[in-house]
Amino acid sequence: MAGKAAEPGVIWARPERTGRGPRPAYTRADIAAAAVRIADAEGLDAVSMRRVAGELGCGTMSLYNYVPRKEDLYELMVDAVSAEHELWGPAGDWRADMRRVAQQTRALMHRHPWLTRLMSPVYGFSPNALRYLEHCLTCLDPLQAPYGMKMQLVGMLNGCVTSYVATELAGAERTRSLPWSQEQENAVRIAYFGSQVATGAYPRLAAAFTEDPGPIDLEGAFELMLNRMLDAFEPRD
Amino acid sequence: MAGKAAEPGVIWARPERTGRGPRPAYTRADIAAAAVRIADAEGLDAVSMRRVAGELGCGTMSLYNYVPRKEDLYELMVDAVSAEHELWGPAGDWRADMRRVAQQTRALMHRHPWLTRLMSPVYGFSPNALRYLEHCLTCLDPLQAPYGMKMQLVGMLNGCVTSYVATELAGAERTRSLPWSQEQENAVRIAYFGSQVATGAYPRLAAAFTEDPGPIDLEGAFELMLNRMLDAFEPRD
DNA sequence: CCTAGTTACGTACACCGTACGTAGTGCGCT
DNA sequence: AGCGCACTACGTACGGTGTACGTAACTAGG
Repeated sequence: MAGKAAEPGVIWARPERTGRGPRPAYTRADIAAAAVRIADAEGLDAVSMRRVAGELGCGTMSLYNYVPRKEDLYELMVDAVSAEHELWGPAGDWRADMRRVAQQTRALMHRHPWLTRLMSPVYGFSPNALRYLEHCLTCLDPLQAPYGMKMQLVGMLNGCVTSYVATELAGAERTRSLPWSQEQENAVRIAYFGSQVATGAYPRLAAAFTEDPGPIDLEGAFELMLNRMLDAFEPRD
Repeated sequence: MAGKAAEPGVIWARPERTGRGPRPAYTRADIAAAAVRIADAEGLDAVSMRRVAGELGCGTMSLYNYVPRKEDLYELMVDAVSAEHELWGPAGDWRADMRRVAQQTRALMHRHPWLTRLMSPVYGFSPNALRYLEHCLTCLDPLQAPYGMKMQLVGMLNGCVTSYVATELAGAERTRSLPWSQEQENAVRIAYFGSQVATGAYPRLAAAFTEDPGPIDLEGAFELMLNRMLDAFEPRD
């Protein structure tokens, strides 16, 4: 008799170890690390229960003792990499601090390209997510504003960074499971785009396409977007 | 002999009908509509090749004559609902026009809650996406700025709207495939959140949680965020 | 007319998440 | 001390997925 009926529950609310029974062979950290290792090396789609169990060296179904649903495995992964966030003692310049936070988030997502796909608002309650949130609010202490607005700032910042990095990575993570290269895919897409623009139906798009882009500077563009966004929260008189 | 080797290709670049052979029984629009119908009614996870084929009334593998990979089916779906974007003749107030664009995007995503999950930068080249982009650029004609910046504005706007709506919908789409209700799930998560905050480790989070939120006005909050964002692109002197 | 390229679709394969049953293990309670 | 229960471990099995491939019917171009 084992069949525990499926029930709603956050994985963080279950204790990792209860008194009874043999001691678990793996910790949650072990499992998360294994899953992250696979996702980093072979892409998110390579992360399956069987694969993770294999990486750990245990039977597939044993994993379910630790992780009730695959969804929870994802949650573990997001929390695990969230621990990479550096939490410093803010110096008093909230704009500079938030810029640094955003830069780190971006770097994190570059290190773990699958993160943008898993970034869901529902995962916002994991231990490391809470720590991260508290840190952001600490950075925002000098900003004279209600917490509601600060939360909005953090949410908007995260949203924008996520979507920005998702655009940056675009096919990179996507084409990992495909049999052809990202360059090939891009070439085909751009060719189609060019053919459409050439019809003359999209004059402004055409102009945008042929406009001299100036020196391409991804870092600079990101910094610029950040500044714009933070400007929006500067208290007005 | 049928096995066409997998090759990179945008679905929009393939002609819908070539001269030879029997005339196809369905149009791309038919297929997209069927998939959208299923996703709207039963959630994105219910959209499988078999299910769509069933909805159309044809064999599963026949679908692959129209749609080389499932990924392309997704692309069809996004393009199909993108057609719902109303494209009006801009009156000359770019801020007002962009606000309207954003409002419509939000409404669209509420009508099709699966959209936030499929919103990928790679789908930005579909016919209706191009039309939409051109429309945005037209709205931005009065804004004195290089196209590069305008593209950035549109991208940032879309990113923010997407992440905002994703937060709004949070569990709604997610819990469709789960055996318990969203309320149950939320209750459990909030309970855990409360227990963590009660430890005292997150003083600012605690304060934010207990702060009087004032009258809750989702529409207003969205409008506010929009204005903040547009402010950021107002030309400075 | 012929034939090459297309549509249609059944079968089959590898893989997925996971329900369930069974066996072994060690803590907590009586 | 020892019973019993909660836990770990894991094999098997089921219903689902995307899709490769083979075959038969069909139709427009040469």
